[in-house]
Amino acid sequence: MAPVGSLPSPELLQAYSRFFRLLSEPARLQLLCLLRQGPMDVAALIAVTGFSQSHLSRQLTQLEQAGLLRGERQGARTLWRADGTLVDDLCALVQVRLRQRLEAQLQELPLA
Amino acid sequence: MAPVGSLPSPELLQAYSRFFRLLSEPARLQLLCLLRQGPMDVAALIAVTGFSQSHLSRQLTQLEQAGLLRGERQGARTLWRADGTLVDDLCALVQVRLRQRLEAQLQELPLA
DNA sequence: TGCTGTTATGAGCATACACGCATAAATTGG
DNA sequence: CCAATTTATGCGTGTATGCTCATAACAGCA
Repeated sequence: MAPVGSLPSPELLQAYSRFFRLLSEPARLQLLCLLRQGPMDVAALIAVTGFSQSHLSRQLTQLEQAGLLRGERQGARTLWRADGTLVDDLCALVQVRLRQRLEAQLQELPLA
Repeated sequence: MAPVGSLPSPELLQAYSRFFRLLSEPARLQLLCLLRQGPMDVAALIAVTGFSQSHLSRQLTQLEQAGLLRGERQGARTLWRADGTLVDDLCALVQVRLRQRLEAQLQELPLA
Protein backbone atom coordinates (compact mmCIF):
# COMPACT_ATOMS: atom_id res chain seq x y z
CA MET A 1 0.00 0.00 0.00
CA ALA A 2 1.17 3.47 -0.83
CA PRO A 3 1.62 5.64 2.25
CA VAL A 4 -0.34 8.59 0.95
CA GLY A 5 -0.12 11.43 3.38
CA SER A 6 -0.79 14.89 2.06
CA LEU A 7 2.14 17.19 1.43
CA PRO A 8 2.63 19.93 3.99
CA SER A 9 1.98 23.42 2.69
CA PRO A 10 4.97 25.69 2.19
CA GLU A 11 3.96 27.61 5.31
CA LEU A 12 3.84 24.48 7.44
CA LEU A 13 7.13 23.38 5.96
CA GLN A 14 8.63 26.70 7.02
CA ALA A 15 7.20 26.34 10.49
CA TYR A 16 8.69 22.88 10.88
CA SER A 17 12.01 24.11 9.57
CA ARG A 18 12.11 27.06 11.91
CA PHE A 19 11.45 24.76 14.82
CA PHE A 20 14.11 22.25 13.87
CA ARG A 21 16.51 25.12 13.34
CA LEU A 22 16.25 25.95 17.01
CA LEU A 23 17.54 22.48 17.80
CA SER A 24 20.21 22.62 15.12
CA GLU A 25 22.51 24.70 17.27
CA PRO A 26 24.52 22.87 19.94
CA ALA A 27 24.39 25.93 22.21
CA ARG A 28 20.59 25.96 22.31
CA LEU A 29 20.31 22.22 22.61
CA GLN A 30 22.74 22.34 25.50
CA LEU A 31 20.61 24.93 27.24
CA LEU A 32 17.52 22.82 26.78
CA CYS A 33 19.25 19.76 28.19
CA LEU A 34 20.73 21.69 31.09
CA LEU A 35 17.39 23.10 32.09
CA ARG A 36 15.83 19.67 31.95
CA GLN A 37 17.88 18.97 35.05
CA GLY A 38 16.20 21.76 36.91
CA PRO A 39 15.59 25.53 36.82
CA MET A 40 18.57 27.86 36.68
CA ASP A 41 19.13 31.58 36.50
CA VAL A 42 21.26 33.30 33.93
CA ALA A 43 24.27 33.69 36.20
CA ALA A 44 24.37 29.94 36.71
CA LEU A 45 24.00 29.32 32.97
CA ILE A 46 26.90 31.66 32.29
CA ALA A 47 29.00 29.82 34.86
CA VAL A 48 28.22 26.42 33.36
CA THR A 49 28.35 27.22 29.67
CA GLY A 50 30.76 30.12 29.44
CA PHE A 51 28.48 31.95 27.05
CA SER A 52 28.20 35.70 27.14
CA GLN A 53 25.20 37.26 28.80
CA SER A 54 23.95 38.79 25.58
CA HIS A 55 24.18 35.52 23.76
CA LEU A 56 22.28 33.74 26.48
CA SER A 57 19.62 36.40 26.55
CA ARG A 58 18.95 35.99 22.87
CA GLN A 59 18.94 32.21 22.84
CA LEU A 60 16.72 31.96 25.88
CA THR A 61 14.27 34.38 24.35
CA GLN A 62 14.09 32.34 21.17
CA LEU A 63 13.50 29.14 23.05
CA GLU A 64 10.83 30.76 25.16
CA GLN A 65 8.99 32.04 22.11
CA ALA A 66 8.98 28.53 20.73
CA GLY A 67 7.46 27.31 23.96
CA LEU A 68 10.42 25.16 24.90
CA LEU A 69 11.41 27.20 27.94
CA ARG A 70 9.64 29.40 30.42
CA GLY A 71 11.32 32.24 32.23
CA GLU A 72 9.73 33.51 35.41
CA ARG A 73 11.02 36.62 37.04
CA GLN A 74 12.25 36.18 40.58
CA GLY A 75 12.82 39.72 41.71
CA ALA A 76 15.46 41.27 39.53
CA ARG A 77 16.55 38.09 37.83
CA THR A 78 14.83 35.46 35.78
CA LEU A 79 14.60 31.81 36.60
CA TRP A 80 14.49 29.59 33.56
CA ARG A 81 12.99 26.15 33.34
CA ALA A 82 12.25 23.65 30.63
CA ASP A 83 8.66 23.53 29.43
CA GLY A 84 7.48 20.07 28.46
CA THR A 85 9.28 16.99 27.28
CA LEU A 86 9.10 17.55 23.54
CA VAL A 87 12.83 17.91 23.11
CA ASP A 88 13.47 14.74 25.07
CA ASP A 89 10.99 12.86 22.94
CA LEU A 90 12.54 14.16 19.72
CA CYS A 91 16.05 13.31 20.86
CA ALA A 92 14.95 9.84 21.88
CA LEU A 93 13.64 9.20 18.39
CA VAL A 94 16.74 10.59 16.75
CA GLN A 95 19.00 8.61 19.01
CA VAL A 96 17.57 5.38 17.64
CA ARG A 97 18.45 6.48 14.13
CA LEU A 98 21.92 7.61 15.12
CA ARG A 99 22.56 4.22 16.65
CA GLN A 100 21.31 2.47 13.52
CA ARG A 101 23.63 4.53 11.36
CA LEU A 102 26.64 3.74 13.46
CA GLU A 103 25.79 0.04 13.46
CA ALA A 104 25.43 0.15 9.70
CA GLN A 105 28.84 1.76 9.39
CA LEU A 106 30.26 -0.97 11.57
CA GLN A 107 28.87 -3.64 9.29
CA GLU A 108 30.28 -2.01 6.17
CA LEU A 109 33.69 -1.67 7.73
CA PRO A 110 36.00 -4.44 6.57
CA LEU A 111 37.53 -6.24 9.52
CA ALA A 112 40.89 -4.61 9.29
CA MET B 1 10.55 14.55 41.82
CA ALA B 2 13.48 15.93 39.93
CA PRO B 3 13.66 14.57 36.37
CA VAL B 4 17.30 13.58 36.51
CA GLY B 5 18.44 12.42 33.13
CA SER B 6 22.11 12.62 32.42
CA LEU B 7 23.41 15.42 30.26
CA PRO B 8 24.38 14.41 26.72
CA SER B 9 28.07 14.64 26.01
CA PRO B 10 29.26 17.42 23.72
CA GLU B 11 29.75 14.85 20.96
CA LEU B 12 26.21 13.55 21.26
CA LEU B 13 24.94 17.11 21.39
CA GLN B 14 26.75 17.78 18.13
CA ALA B 15 25.32 14.67 16.57
CA TYR B 16 21.78 15.67 17.51
CA SER B 17 22.38 19.17 16.24
CA ARG B 18 23.72 17.98 12.93
CA PHE B 19 20.70 15.81 12.47
CA PHE B 20 18.21 18.53 13.30
CA ARG B 21 20.10 20.84 10.99
CA LEU B 22 19.20 18.60 8.10
CA LEU B 23 15.55 19.21 8.87
CA SER B 24 16.05 22.93 9.44
CA GLU B 25 16.13 23.66 5.74
CA PRO B 26 12.75 23.85 3.97
CA ALA B 27 14.30 22.51 0.78
CA ARG B 28 15.45 19.29 2.42
CA LEU B 29 12.28 18.87 4.40
CA GLN B 30 10.31 19.30 1.21
CA LEU B 31 12.32 16.58 -0.46
CA LEU B 32 11.72 14.24 2.44
CA CYS B 33 8.00 14.88 2.37
CA LEU B 34 7.82 14.54 -1.40
CA LEU B 35 9.56 11.21 -1.36
CA ARG B 36 7.25 9.97 1.36
CA GLN B 37 4.59 9.96 -1.36
CA GLY B 38 6.61 7.55 -3.42
CA PRO B 39 9.95 7.11 -5.17
CA MET B 40 11.03 9.70 -7.74
CA ASP B 41 14.04 10.26 -9.93
CA VAL B 42 16.01 13.48 -10.05
CA ALA B 43 14.34 14.74 -13.21
CA ALA B 44 10.97 14.54 -11.51
CA LEU B 45 12.28 16.28 -8.43
CA ILE B 46 13.63 19.09 -10.58
CA ALA B 47 10.29 19.42 -12.29
CA VAL B 48 8.39 19.58 -9.02
CA THR B 49 10.71 21.73 -6.95
CA GLY B 50 12.50 23.87 -9.50
CA PHE B 51 15.84 23.26 -7.80
CA SER B 52 18.98 22.99 -9.83
CA GLN B 53 20.45 19.57 -10.50
CA SER B 54 23.59 20.27 -8.52
CA HIS B 55 21.66 21.51 -5.55
CA LEU B 56 19.48 18.43 -5.57
CA SER B 57 22.48 16.16 -5.87
CA ARG B 58 24.06 17.62 -2.78
CA GLN B 59 20.94 17.64 -0.65
CA LEU B 60 19.98 14.11 -1.62
CA THR B 61 23.47 12.91 -0.77
CA GLN B 62 23.30 14.52 2.64
CA LEU B 63 19.93 12.98 3.38
CA GLU B 64 21.14 9.59 2.24
CA GLN B 65 24.19 9.75 4.48
CA ALA B 66 21.89 10.49 7.39
CA GLY B 67 19.85 7.41 6.52
CA LEU B 68 16.71 9.37 5.70
CA LEU B 69 16.72 8.53 2.00
CA ARG B 70 17.98 5.71 -0.12
CA GLY B 71 19.01 6.13 -3.74
CA GLU B 72 19.09 3.07 -5.95
CA ARG B 73 20.58 3.30 -9.39
CA GLN B 74 18.23 2.37 -12.21
CA GLY B 75 20.61 2.23 -15.13
CA ALA B 76 21.97 5.70 -15.68
CA ARG B 77 19.71 7.47 -13.26
CA THR B 78 18.97 7.13 -9.60
CA LEU B 79 15.61 6.47 -8.04
CA TRP B 80 15.20 8.04 -4.65
CA ARG B 81 12.91 6.87 -1.91
CA ALA B 82 12.28 7.73 1.72
CA ASP B 83 13.84 5.40 4.24
CA GLY B 84 11.78 4.94 7.36
CA THR B 85 9.18 7.08 9.06
CA LEU B 86 11.40 9.00 11.44
CA VAL B 87 10.75 12.35 9.84
CA ASP B 88 7.01 11.78 9.94
CA ASP B 89 7.20 10.88 13.60
CA LEU B 90 9.27 13.95 14.41
CA CYS B 91 6.96 16.25 12.49
CA ALA B 92 3.94 14.74 14.19
CA LEU B 93 5.41 15.58 17.58
CA VAL B 94 6.37 19.08 16.52
CA GLN B 95 2.98 19.70 15.01
CA VAL B 96 1.36 19.27 18.39
CA ARG B 97 3.61 21.94 19.83
CA LEU B 98 3.01 24.28 16.93
CA ARG B 99 -0.71 23.96 17.44
CA GLN B 100 -0.35 24.64 21.15
CA ARG B 101 1.64 27.78 20.45
CA LEU B 102 -0.93 29.12 18.03
CA GLU B 103 -3.74 28.42 20.47
CA ALA B 104 -1.81 30.19 23.20
CA GLN B 105 -1.37 33.20 20.94
CA LEU B 106 -5.09 33.18 20.27
CA GLN B 107 -5.86 33.28 23.99
CA GLU B 108 -3.51 36.19 24.57
CA LEU B 109 -4.97 38.15 21.71
CA PRO B 110 -7.47 40.73 22.92
CA LEU B 111 -10.82 40.29 21.19
CA ALA B 112 -10.44 43.18 18.84
C1' DT C 1 34.81 3.51 -28.84
C1' DG C 2 32.62 7.76 -29.38
C1' DC C 3 27.90 9.96 -28.21
C1' DT C 4 24.17 11.07 -25.10
C1' DG C 5 22.07 11.61 -20.91
C1' DT C 6 22.61 11.57 -15.74
C1' DT C 7 24.98 12.52 -11.51
C1' DA C 8 28.92 14.48 -8.81
C1' DT C 9 32.04 18.18 -7.73
C1' DG C 10 34.98 22.57 -7.75
C1' DA C 11 34.46 27.62 -7.42
C1' DG C 12 32.10 31.71 -6.32
C1' DC C 13 28.42 34.61 -4.46
C1' DA C 14 25.00 35.97 -1.23
C1' DT C 15 22.86 35.47 2.98
C1' DA C 16 21.93 33.92 7.57
C1' DC C 17 23.31 33.85 12.01
C1' DA C 18 26.20 32.73 16.07
C1' DC C 19 28.83 35.27 19.19
C1' DG C 20 31.04 39.12 21.67
C1' DC C 21 31.39 44.09 23.02
C1' DA C 22 29.36 48.10 24.46
C1' DT C 23 25.34 50.29 26.02
C1' DA C 24 20.63 51.07 26.97
C1' DA C 25 16.51 49.65 29.40
C1' DA C 26 14.35 47.74 33.35
C1' DT C 27 13.82 46.25 38.04
C1' DT C 28 14.92 46.13 42.87
C1' DG C 29 16.98 47.61 47.32
C1' DG C 30 18.47 51.56 50.14
C1' DC D 1 14.67 58.85 43.92
C1' DC D 2 19.37 57.04 43.22
C1' DA D 3 22.70 53.32 42.81
C1' DA D 4 23.40 48.65 41.73
C1' DT D 5 22.33 44.57 39.44
C1' DT D 6 20.14 42.06 35.86
C1' DT D 7 18.32 41.70 31.25
C1' DA D 8 17.65 43.44 26.41
C1' DT D 9 19.46 45.36 22.13
C1' DG D 10 22.29 47.84 18.37
C1' DC D 11 26.42 46.90 15.95
C1' DG D 12 30.32 44.49 13.97
C1' DT D 13 32.80 40.27 12.63
C1' DG D 14 33.65 35.71 11.28
C1' DT D 15 31.98 31.45 9.61
C1' DA D 16 28.89 28.22 7.68
C1' DT D 17 26.17 27.01 3.96
C1' DG D 18 22.40 27.43 0.51
C1' DC D 19 22.37 28.00 -4.20
C1' DT D 20 24.06 28.56 -9.06
C1' DC D 21 27.11 27.93 -13.06
C1' DA D 22 30.46 25.40 -15.30
C1' DT D 23 32.68 21.17 -15.76
C1' DA D 24 34.16 16.67 -14.73
C1' DA D 25 33.17 11.82 -13.84
C1' DC D 26 30.16 8.09 -15.12
C1' DA D 27 26.79 4.80 -17.11
C1' DG D 28 24.37 3.10 -21.14
C1' DC D 29 23.93 2.63 -26.18
C1' DA D 30 24.98 3.16 -31.49
